[in-house]
Amino acid sequence: MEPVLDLSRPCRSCLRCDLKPACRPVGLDGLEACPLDGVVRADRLLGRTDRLFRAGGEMACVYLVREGALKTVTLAPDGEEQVLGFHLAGELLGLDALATGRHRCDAVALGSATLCELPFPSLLARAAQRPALHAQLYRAIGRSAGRDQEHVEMLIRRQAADRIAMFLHALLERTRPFGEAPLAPALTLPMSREDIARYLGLALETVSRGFTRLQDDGVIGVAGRHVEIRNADTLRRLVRQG
Amino acid sequence: MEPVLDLSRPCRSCLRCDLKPACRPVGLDGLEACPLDGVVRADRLLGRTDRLFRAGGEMACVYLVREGALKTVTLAPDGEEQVLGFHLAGELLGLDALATGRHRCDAVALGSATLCELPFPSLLARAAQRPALHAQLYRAIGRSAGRDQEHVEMLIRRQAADRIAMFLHALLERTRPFGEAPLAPALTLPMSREDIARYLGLALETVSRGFTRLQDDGVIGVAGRHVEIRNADTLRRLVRQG
DNA sequence: CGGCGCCTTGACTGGCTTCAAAATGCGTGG
DNA sequence: CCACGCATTTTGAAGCCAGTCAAGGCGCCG
Repeated sequence: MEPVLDLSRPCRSCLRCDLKPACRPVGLDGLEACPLDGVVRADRLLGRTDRLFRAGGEMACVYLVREGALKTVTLAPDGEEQVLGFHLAGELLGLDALATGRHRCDAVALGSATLCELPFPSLLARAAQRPALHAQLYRAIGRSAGRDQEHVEMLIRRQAADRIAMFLHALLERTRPFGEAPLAPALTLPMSREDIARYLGLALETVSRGFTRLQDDGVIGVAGRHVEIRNADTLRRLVRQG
Repeated sequence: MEPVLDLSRPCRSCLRCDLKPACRPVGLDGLEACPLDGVVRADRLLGRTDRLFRAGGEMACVYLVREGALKTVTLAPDGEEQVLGFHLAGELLGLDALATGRHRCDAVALGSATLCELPFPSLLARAAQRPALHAQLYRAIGRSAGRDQEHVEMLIRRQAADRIAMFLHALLERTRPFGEAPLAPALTLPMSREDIARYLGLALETVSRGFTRLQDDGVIGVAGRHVEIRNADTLRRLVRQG
């Protein structure tokens, strides 16, 4: 990771970025036409457990993950941490405050992470000049909501094994390099078993057992946080059949 | 319920409507200033089990519930219906298609229902002229996302009793008449036990038992779909303590 | 090399699902 | 208006899945 990021050039995650057509016109020669010039204010650098924003805090910016990953969490009334979502490279972050202007959850870096930072008022002002940007923004919000819906669909499934298979499948889809194979062959999980458990509404031991079970069945290979896909078809079938 | 709705006058649910400031300027003398004049196209009348839109269908409109209630559902791969959300009077509906332009779920009326229908292209065109409308729209989307987040928070709670208490509490908050008592004293559930179960990821028998238990503990009174709040403080405590 | 998270594995318990049947409510047609 | 039939809801009993408690292994960093 570079100590200082060069904002004048698109990075790898820009290829899949939620705001791609609105931001870096990848593939075009110049950057003069970038609708977000002057709006993407500065990069933000986070370390593991650093908080990007906190529940109750005023929403200043919308963020785009460039490198690394974050989780959004709420503190349940009983003190337990609930994981609402994971945010990977290219994904939007910070829209939870859209209704009230104040964040509903904390955003925590799962490791070193860099982000694009878009001051929301500037973004809206720019969108007022360029209607296409509004359309982009709505689409990005829609994708974010779609991920939330997938989360709900996992949680409603009553069998732990189903939830775990769906989680892995969704994560693999999201990390899949743009335009490549139907399913990434391997990935390194940015989050702990406990984070996964609190995301899926399970005990962390259950998640661990679920991974082991998938390995015993020859679907995946697990070594700590490194997961290798051994049988993508079976994984897909597990997700479909429930 | 009137056979034909008078769109020139605000109805009861307009008081809590997700788009209120943008639509009927309730309290003002005239309606000339309504930013949505000409956009709210016509009212839609639905009967029980009628579908407002279906998964895969092209998104034409955004809807606002005037009377009645709807549920949004997906068909799980195993054929089971999953309930993603309930939409009460004044709430927005149809934003699930924001990302792709195609709906991700079905919307089903839980009983007779009437809706305001806002063709999305017209809405965006009008918003381009009136920036404040965009702001309204973002807020409405944010509220919708906030309800989804509450849903996730219920589902992550592992005890069935917690989920049921939270569900009741949230529903009471949402049906509470504008500016009135902290919690509605009673309500008639628009959805069946099975719908609630598929919304909470539980078996319908578990939901029924949960209601009975709350009644035995003196928290609520249950008679079929009619629920009366006997001890609002206890209900709130259940929600907070988990 | 030692300590400390993190992950895995095992045994046991409890809560939820499942299966089953009875009761209640509701709309329809006689 | 009442009787019937169907859908919905309640209640009961039994079995299983997942949570809890506990211990051991692994890898990482100091």
